[in-house]
Amino acid sequence: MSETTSAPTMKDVAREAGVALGTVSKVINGIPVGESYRKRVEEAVAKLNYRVNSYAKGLKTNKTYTVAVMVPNLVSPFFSRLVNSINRALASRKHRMLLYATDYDPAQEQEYVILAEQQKVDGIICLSYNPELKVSDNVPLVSIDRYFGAQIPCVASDNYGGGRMAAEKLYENGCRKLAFMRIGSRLTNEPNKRKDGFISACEDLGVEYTLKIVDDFTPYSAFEDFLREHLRGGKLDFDGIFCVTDSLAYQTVRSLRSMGVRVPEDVQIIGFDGVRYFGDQDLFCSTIVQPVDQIAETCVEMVLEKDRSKAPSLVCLPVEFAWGGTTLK
Amino acid sequence: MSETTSAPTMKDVAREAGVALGTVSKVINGIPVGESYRKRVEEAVAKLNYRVNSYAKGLKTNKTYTVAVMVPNLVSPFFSRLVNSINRALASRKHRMLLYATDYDPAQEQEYVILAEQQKVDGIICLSYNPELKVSDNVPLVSIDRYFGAQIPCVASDNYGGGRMAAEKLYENGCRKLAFMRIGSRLTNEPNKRKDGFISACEDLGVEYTLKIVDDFTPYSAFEDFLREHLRGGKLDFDGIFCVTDSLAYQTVRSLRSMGVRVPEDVQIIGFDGVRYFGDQDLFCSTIVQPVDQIAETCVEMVLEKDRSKAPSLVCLPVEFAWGGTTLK
DNA sequence: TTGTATGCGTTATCAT
DNA sequence: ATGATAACGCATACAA
Repeated sequence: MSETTSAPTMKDVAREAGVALGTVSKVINGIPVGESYRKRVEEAVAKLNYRVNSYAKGLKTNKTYTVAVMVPNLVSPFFSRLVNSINRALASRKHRMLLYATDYDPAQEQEYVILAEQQKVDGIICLSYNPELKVSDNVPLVSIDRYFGAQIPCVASDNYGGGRMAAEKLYENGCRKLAFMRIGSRLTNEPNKRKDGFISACEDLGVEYTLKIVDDFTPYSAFEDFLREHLRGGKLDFDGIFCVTDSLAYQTVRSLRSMGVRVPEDVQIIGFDGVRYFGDQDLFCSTIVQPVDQIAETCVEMVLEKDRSKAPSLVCLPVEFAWGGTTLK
Repeated sequence: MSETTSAPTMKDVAREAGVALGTVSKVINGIPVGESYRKRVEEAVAKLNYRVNSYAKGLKTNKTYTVAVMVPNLVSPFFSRLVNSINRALASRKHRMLLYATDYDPAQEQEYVILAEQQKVDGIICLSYNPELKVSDNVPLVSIDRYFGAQIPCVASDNYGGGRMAAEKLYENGCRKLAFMRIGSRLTNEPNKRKDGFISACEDLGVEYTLKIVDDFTPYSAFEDFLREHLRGGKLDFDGIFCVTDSLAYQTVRSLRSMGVRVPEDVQIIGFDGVRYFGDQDLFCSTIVQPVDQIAETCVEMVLEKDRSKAPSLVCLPVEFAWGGTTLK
């Protein structure tokens, strides 16, 4: 009979099976051992419902099979879809995921990195808004959407290409007076390239364009004011708008319709992200779809890669256009 | 000068500060120590950028400050909002969150429980679809929405009350021929009480009602067929519909409008959950809002509570109605 | 092939 | 108040 109510250890298993400690360890780790021994150990394990203590194991092996993931929050559908995919990618590689929501707070981000380091995670995947994030260099870090410098690999969509694609699609659909609307961090990050690509395509096509760019946390009404300013006699100055995210595109469509402007007949709108109603139903709008699964796979692959010397400093993954009702096609 | 590139340990700090190991430990853990000693240790910690190894600490103390959270996925907005709130609740209590997405797969759920046990988590919070989930009883488990029996605390919204509330609200708004539509698990779980509450209120009010209930994974078209069957001469047999989730309500509104039925003029619709566009914008429909933050707080509070003897076996938290455009008010 | 002993980085119990 | 030392549960090099 056992003594206490606490979880059984290898020692308990060894005693139960009548073998030595080392033998149990070997069986657990799949190292060859005499058939009769293996059987006895396995029986004892089953009988005691023994579970390896990964804390003891991690302490010994310095491998925790745990990766920390940091995102601003989980309510934004793009972030939650991303985390969902990362979770899958980690699970398929037998790794656990430690999740931190930072709420866009640089101080919390820094604090969480410290927590992750204490936890001796095998790596960190983050979508950070802290340009000065400090990470000790003995833990591999992969960044999503923010380029921290050549020594820290960054994974992102092809934002520039996506911006171009949006402009080209609108042009193809007959639009000749375009606008780009963005709300976002003033910090340089990859998504900012959506604008650059958009502008570049507009100039190549020789098409007129207007930009409306405001900082994070600016209320949406700023865009509504902008639209209203460009509304003359029930007609908008633009016939095509590229919005930096689906969220903004959705709000824009709402505003315009409430102003009596028809979408997509009078003005066509393209968003960015490719998120869906309830995660798996319709698109919110015509959009440039980010390859979320591929981003997740790439991040996980890179963060678990032992040889960090061959890591690229930036990986841009291909996006595609998807029709969601706010463009003619 | 240090020797290797691996992370510094307490020993390194002790050597650097010229004090004994135990002294360093005390400083780290805030146990009183001579002022001059404390200062020297703190300097050494800063200089070496020392981080406690929580694996070693956990091994000693049997406390990991980690809670495992299991949900089917993160793309469904209700689940992701829930996980977001749980994450906050844990963070405010200085706990980490280990996240597992189970994809509704009972086998994966069981596997993850084993992983969590190995990880020696301080507790598990799960929203499980595995009625036979086995958890060793030395790790506290709190269940969301599924009642596993008196010994496992379950936290849920007041689903019954919410069902009543939906029927009453529709009645108040003038509806006299109601319908309830549900897609969901055949397994008994708390959300099934939405139907019971709905029926109970209908009978109290003496109002006619129809039920359309199908199993999980039934395609939505089953509901569309149902609606079409009840459409006679452009007029629906019902003037009020309660849908088991906002997701179903949203699809229903779409179907009805495409059939030429006006919402809310001809038929009023109420969903359940209270999720929002992009996590923080408008509601998708008029709905019974689940108190997600409160559910999260309650789960965390209960899972971290040391004295498990006083845990209630079921906690139902109050819901409220919110207008989202698919009812008259 | 199997058993024994040491140490991973901490905390906690001792003497000092 | 401070410094030495024994665990915690496991992996592993080494001895049998």
